Amino acid sequence: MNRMANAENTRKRILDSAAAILRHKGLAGAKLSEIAEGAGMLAPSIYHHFGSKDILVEKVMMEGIYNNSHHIVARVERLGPSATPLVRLRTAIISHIEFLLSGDDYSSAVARVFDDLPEEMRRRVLAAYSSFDNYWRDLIVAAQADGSASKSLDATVVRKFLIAMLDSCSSWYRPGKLGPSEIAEQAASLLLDGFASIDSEKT
Amino acid sequence: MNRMANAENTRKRILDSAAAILRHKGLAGAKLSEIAEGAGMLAPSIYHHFGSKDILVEKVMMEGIYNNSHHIVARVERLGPSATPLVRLRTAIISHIEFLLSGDDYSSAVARVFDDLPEEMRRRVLAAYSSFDNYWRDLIVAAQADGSASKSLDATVVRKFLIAMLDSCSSWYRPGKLGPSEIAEQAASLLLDGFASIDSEKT
DNA sequence: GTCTATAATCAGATAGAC
DNA sequence: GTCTATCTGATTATAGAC
Repeated sequence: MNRMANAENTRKRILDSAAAILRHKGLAGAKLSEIAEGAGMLAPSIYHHFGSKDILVEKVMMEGIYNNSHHIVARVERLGPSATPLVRLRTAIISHIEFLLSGDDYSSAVARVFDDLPEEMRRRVLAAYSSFDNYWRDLIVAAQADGSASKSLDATVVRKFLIAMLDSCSSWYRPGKLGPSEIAEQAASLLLDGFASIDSEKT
Repeated sequence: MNRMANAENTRKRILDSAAAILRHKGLAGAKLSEIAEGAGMLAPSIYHHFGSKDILVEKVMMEGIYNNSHHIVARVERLGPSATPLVRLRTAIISHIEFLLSGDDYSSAVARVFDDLPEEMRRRVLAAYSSFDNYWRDLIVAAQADGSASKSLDATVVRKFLIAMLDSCSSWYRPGKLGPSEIAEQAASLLLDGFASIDSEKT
């Protein structure tokens, strides 16, 4: 069991390193040698743990999707059955951004390199993503059915725009005056209430 | 002048081919040999017109930014001085999407490969983009100052989210039930009015 | 201006010692 | 399980004929 634990540890170090480098440098920019360096070894040693760079990258993608979707679904479902569709959607938006900005390299790596994946891998990753995608779609459709969201907007278009917007923040966010929670709140407010909504009166 | 016109024509063919391939395959996926093929020649011939792949890519980026920004600024300024800040912002949103979905390979290429550009080139491209970025910022700030948009949203955050959302559509849009104009309208409605806005009554 | 070599480089992958 | 050494293949880029 000690041996197995160590083997798993090494695999994890390689995956972590790959996720971090994929996130920051993209697919072509992520050299095996650099991934290995981040894991404290040399490039050929990676092949003892993963059959190829593609296999390693695909594992990172799958973990990123799994972690992200489970985090969000758990947060939304914890609201319980009394939560309105709009509250559920708002919670999902906020969770998604907070998760991305919490520094999870895996989900940021997905957002960064997905478009560059080789055709076949992209299909598989997309398939793994689809249940998560459906979850978003259900949140959106439920809010429309409920009467709390605009039915004149196409649910698919809303989902595409919404996810693109949320995913983008890992590429431009830098810690500063606004923290992850504030960004998340602003995203929810922008998407749900719109930029043209007038603030409630002050003074 | 005939010679010059032909030389310019060839340059243009190479640039067009590069833009189309960069858009669809990303930076690493855009092989010089394929770009050349699209321009009706072989790879080494490109070097008669451009010093390197990087120089060619940078030209595509610069043209993409130039075309896109001039198109949008022209459409907005054509509204005249009587247009409210909110109308100007809405017009910019709609123009941006319509321009992207009109099939302009250059601006789509920018959205696709910007993050993967080598450090120095990205700085230069970003600098060229900055005046356009400022234009968006001004539109956003003007709507807030005018009282027609929420002051509780951070102008920078709104700009980042807004541009990410708009740029995304060239990667997922496929001609179908909804055309470019409808997508553009939905984007403007989603960003300005929000998803949670209730439709005006019908029946 | 475009071509046919071909060089130069670099990254992913393999072989085999330890 | 990790290393050194090496192979392979792909791609940018150059040299020089036409």
